[in-house]
Amino acid sequence: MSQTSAKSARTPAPPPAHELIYRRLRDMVLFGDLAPGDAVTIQGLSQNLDAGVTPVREAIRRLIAEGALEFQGNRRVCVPETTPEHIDEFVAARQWLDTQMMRRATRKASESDRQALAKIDKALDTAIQQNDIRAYLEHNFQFHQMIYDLSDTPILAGMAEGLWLRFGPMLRVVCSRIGALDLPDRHKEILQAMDAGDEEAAAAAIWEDVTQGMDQARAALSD
Amino acid sequence: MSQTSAKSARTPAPPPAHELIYRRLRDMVLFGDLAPGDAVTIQGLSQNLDAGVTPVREAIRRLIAEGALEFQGNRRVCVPETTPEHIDEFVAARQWLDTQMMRRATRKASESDRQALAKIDKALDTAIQQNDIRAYLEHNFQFHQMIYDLSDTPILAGMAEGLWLRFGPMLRVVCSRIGALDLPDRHKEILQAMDAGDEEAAAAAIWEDVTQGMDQARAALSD
DNA sequence: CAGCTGACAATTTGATCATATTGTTGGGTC
DNA sequence: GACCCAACAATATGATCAAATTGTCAGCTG
Repeated sequence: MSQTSAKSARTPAPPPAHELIYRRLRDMVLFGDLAPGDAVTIQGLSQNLDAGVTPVREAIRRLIAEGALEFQGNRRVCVPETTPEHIDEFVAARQWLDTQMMRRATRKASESDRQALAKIDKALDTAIQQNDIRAYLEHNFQFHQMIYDLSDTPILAGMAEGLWLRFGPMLRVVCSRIGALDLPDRHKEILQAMDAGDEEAAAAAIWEDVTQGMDQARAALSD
Repeated sequence: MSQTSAKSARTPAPPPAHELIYRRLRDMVLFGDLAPGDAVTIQGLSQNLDAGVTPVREAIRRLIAEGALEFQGNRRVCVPETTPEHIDEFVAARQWLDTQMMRRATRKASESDRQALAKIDKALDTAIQQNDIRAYLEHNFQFHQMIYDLSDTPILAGMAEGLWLRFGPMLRVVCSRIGALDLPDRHKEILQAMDAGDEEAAAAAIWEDVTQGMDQARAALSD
């Protein structure tokens, strides 16, 4: 009764519009709805997403700051193209970041954490069986992101997520062109190592996972 | 004569206002004009910097995205406080990033590159002698940033610069409270190793430099 | 037929304004 | 004297608009 606004009684924090737009655009980049080289305009997206110009502008700015989009000098914004040199940097950075966080996650994960992770992996397998690339990419990202969260190292996690944002479009290209979904599943090894509390085995497994994925990207890039 | 605009004949790319504001705010964060915990408001900065509201808003958004500022839930934005756990992440990340890039920079630097680097280091020494903290911080940043540039790994460089942005305010606190400027100068070792083309020596030197600086921060943090 | 020039269209940019939400302060009551 | 409530002030948000800039295309000239 003391609630002043009659709109909705319990809305603790209505997410701002620019935040929502940002997340939608972010997902579009992450899961390959936007291909490398695609041009994006504020007005175009504004109409396409049925949103105001202001939130779209801010979301684009933020994505540019994070490297998910590229400011093409003259006033053109597009999804960046990935070069082989970039891939080398991705590989090196993710090999380090992911193994680092994997060790900590193995140390810190509780029983229910591991179950939740296994559940994501299950959904991932389902997506593979159904050949649903979009779902595969989403669950794969969730899997790794959960490891980042479990490691409880927000700064490293932020760096890693920035990397995902940068090679998201590339991943879609990889998956579209190659079958790429029928490889030895490192995720199972990761789960086993975590259950056993074996940090080094988990780190080795995720190292393989990262390297494997990146090799695919490299192969797809060189046609 | 064919120039349509009479304003200025040869302005290839007039930098947008939000870019300028961003850089000013960035420097303020990077060089300690804003202390950890300081609150920032759009209107306040708008008046303080004598700029429109729109560019300031976008610049703040960008800095939040990069982790240089923090969105405090209720609509308050402030300079993030650094915790000991954060420092641990900084140390680990920079030890890896800086050594990685240092090796490549050593391999790629030309004679004139090394001279330019030495020149920055000279200016840094001057700042130390004059006890000019601001100049010290600026030149120190320039020194490391040039190494990043020389390494020609833009993605890793971006990650490292993001880290600098996050612990910039902390650095100022460190320098203010401790003398901190009279330590064995690793920069000289770095320059020597680069001249000798010794990647590993350069990497070891910068590892020490990073570790040393971070130890200072840790010490300052625990009072 | 090719190259250049001029005008038009599309887009970004930055300011201004209406609105909503939140923190705060002053007054009243128990 | 302490606590609660209401009004106010400050701030962020998002839409709208004017201005400037740039890419593009048609038409003209050599």
